[in-house]
Amino acid sequence: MAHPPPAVTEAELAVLELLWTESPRTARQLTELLYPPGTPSDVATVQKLLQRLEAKQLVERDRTQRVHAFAAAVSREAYAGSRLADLAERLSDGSFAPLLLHLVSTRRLTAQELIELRRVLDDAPKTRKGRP
Amino acid sequence: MAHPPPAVTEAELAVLELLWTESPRTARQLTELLYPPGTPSDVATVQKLLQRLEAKQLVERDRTQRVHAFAAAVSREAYAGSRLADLAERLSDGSFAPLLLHLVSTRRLTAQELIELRRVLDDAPKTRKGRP
DNA sequence: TGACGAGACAGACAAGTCGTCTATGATCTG
DNA sequence: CAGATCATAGACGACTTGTCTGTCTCGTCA
Repeated sequence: MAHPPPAVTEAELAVLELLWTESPRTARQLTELLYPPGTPSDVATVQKLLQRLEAKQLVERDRTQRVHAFAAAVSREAYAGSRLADLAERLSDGSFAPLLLHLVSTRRLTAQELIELRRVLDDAPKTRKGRP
Repeated sequence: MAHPPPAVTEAELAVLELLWTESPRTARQLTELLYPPGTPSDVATVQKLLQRLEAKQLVERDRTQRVHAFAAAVSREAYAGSRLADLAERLSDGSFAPLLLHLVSTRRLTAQELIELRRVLDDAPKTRKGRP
C-alpha cells in the first residue's frame, strides 16, 4: 500500500467490501451485486471504479484471461489500520496517548476491544525486539 | 458536535489547530499566523473558512463585539475521537483494534506510551458488555 | 460632521474530484 | 462472418475547495 494510504470514496469502498468478502471476482460479478441487474453503463462504472482502485494499488488485476479477475490487494484490517493511523496522526498533534486515553475514558471502546487491545499491547512489542 | 462528525479540509484544520492552541482569537490574528503578513484577500479567505467551520459547529463565534472572537467548539481529543470512531465504523465494523495494531507494529507508539496505555486499559471499566 | 480604515458577509471563480455514461476497438463464440 | 462481451479512453454534470472581489456597516478621528 502506498504512503500515505489512499482514501477511497463510498462507491469505491463498496467494491472493496465485496472483494474483501471474496476474491477474485470479475467486473460483471461485482456489477450484478452492486447494481442489479447491471446495465452496460453500470458495468462501465464498476470498471472505472476498479481502474481507480488499481491506480491506488488497493486492487490487483489478473490480466492473463480475457475477462480480468480482480482481488483486494490489501486486507481490510491492514487498510483500516493505515487509514486510522493516518487520521490519528493528522489530528493528534503527534502524541497518540492523549487521544487513546480519551477514547477509553469516553467509553468508546467495548470490553471485548479492551481485551483485544491488551493482547496487542502485550504481544506486539515482544515479537519485535529486533529491528525489522 | 453534529452526527456524523463533519470532516474538515486541510485549510480548515489549520484554522482549528490554532484555535486549539489558544482561544479565542480574531480573524485577523488567525490570518497573520496563517498567511503572513495577511493581505485583505487572505483575511477574507480566513473569514470564509471560519464561516464554514461555524456552520459545522466546530467553531463558536462571539458576535457581541464588532470584531468577532472565535473559539474552538470541540476539543482536539473529542473531535479526533469522533472522527476516528466514524472512520472505524465505516471501515472495520467499529473496531479500533486494527488502529492499535498498526500503531504498535509500525512503532508509532513509544515505550513510554505503551506503559501508559497499559495502565489506562487496566483501569478501564470492566463492567460493560457489548457495544452501545 | 464627514471621510476613511477595518471588519463581516455574499457571491463568484477556477481547479479538482466523483459517479456516470458514451464511444471505440479488441476478442471470443456460434 | 456476425453478434456479443469486454477493456478502455474520454467526457459530462454535479459537487467541493481555496481564493478573491465587491458591498455594506461600523467605529475613529481630523
